[in-house]
Amino acid sequence: METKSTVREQILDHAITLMMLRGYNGFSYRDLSELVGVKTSSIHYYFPSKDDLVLEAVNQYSSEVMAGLQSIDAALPAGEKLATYTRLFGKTLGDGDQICLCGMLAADIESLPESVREAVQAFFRANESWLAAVLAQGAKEGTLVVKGKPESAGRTLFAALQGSVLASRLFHTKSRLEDVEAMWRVAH
Amino acid sequence: METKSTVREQILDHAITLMMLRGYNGFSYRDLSELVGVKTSSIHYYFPSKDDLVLEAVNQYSSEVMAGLQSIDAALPAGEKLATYTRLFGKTLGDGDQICLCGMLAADIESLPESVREAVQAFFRANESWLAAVLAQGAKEGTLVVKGKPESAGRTLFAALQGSVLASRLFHTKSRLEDVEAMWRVAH
DNA sequence: GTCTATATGCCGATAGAC
DNA sequence: GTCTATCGGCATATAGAC
Repeated sequence: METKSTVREQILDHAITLMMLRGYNGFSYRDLSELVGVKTSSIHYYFPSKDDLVLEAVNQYSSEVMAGLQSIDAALPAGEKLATYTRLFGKTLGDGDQICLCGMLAADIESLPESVREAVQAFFRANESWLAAVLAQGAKEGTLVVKGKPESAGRTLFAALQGSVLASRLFHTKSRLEDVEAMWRVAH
Repeated sequence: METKSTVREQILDHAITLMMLRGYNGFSYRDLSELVGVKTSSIHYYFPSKDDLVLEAVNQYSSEVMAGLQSIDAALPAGEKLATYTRLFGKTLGDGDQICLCGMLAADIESLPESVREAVQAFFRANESWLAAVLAQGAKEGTLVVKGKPESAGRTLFAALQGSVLASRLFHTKSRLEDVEAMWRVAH
């Protein structure tokens, strides 16, 4: 029983990919039209305005990432959780030319409506607090370094990861994510 | 003796400000035209193509930042150097709606020519190695925390600062930069 | 140097046939 | 649902007068 994706799903998936590549102002309904194989007017049928499309893209992307986080075994040591998270984060790079959708939209935020800002903020908060919990666990285990409150540390770690994918793409390298992870690890 | 800026300088300054707000694909010659008070064709006289304009904008921005770095007294303790750097970085936020030009262009990099990528890379490298030197000094003094090589630590710190201005703007707050700085500081 | 005028093309969006 | 056709607007860029 093959489950082929609907036109609507294809539009959303390609919109996410294109925005991770070029950002909100760097893709068009025409781009999507050519990728999906329908006319631009058909895209307007599913997503009346570009803002509607972006908002749904963020929501789908967030759901996928949240599902990825929940799939990480809660019984794991903190160090392995962080390693898994870093690896997942590195996968957003794709062929090396993409960054996190919400990191990209944070850069484009001044061109976007308030509804999108709130959705992107929610994504940031969810990741930051997930990382804060992992850091708190690691501090208790003595495996991760946490200076100050775990909440501050979680925000800093997430920022470092966002900045690192940006730099990884800029320099066509992959190694910068691991540098970040190592920084929060207790020296052997 | 007042030194009024030339049209060319005004164009470049407004281009930098606009890009720090909305990015490469989010501003136009028309925007500049209205801000400076000349027609778009006059802007093309100074900067034949938009890519020319962006490249010169990056170069001017880099020069300004480099001058800011050189103005930091080399005799200062590492902790104070880092504090000054963080404060300078926070000033890029402007009225709270701007991010670092080169962080923004790193997000837009897949829409830009190779010449701009190289200029943005040079900016990243200069900042990363400046921070690496400060961290090395701080490690010697016992005032800053450095795990692993100073080069890796410098890259991670710079990434964290880039990610933090992004988040600061997203959440309309200013406090995230100091969280980052505190993370590299040796606990009292 | 700055202007008017224009070229050419893409943009998001809508109306209405099928 | 998908199409054709089209709208009004804005994009970068250029030609040529002054």
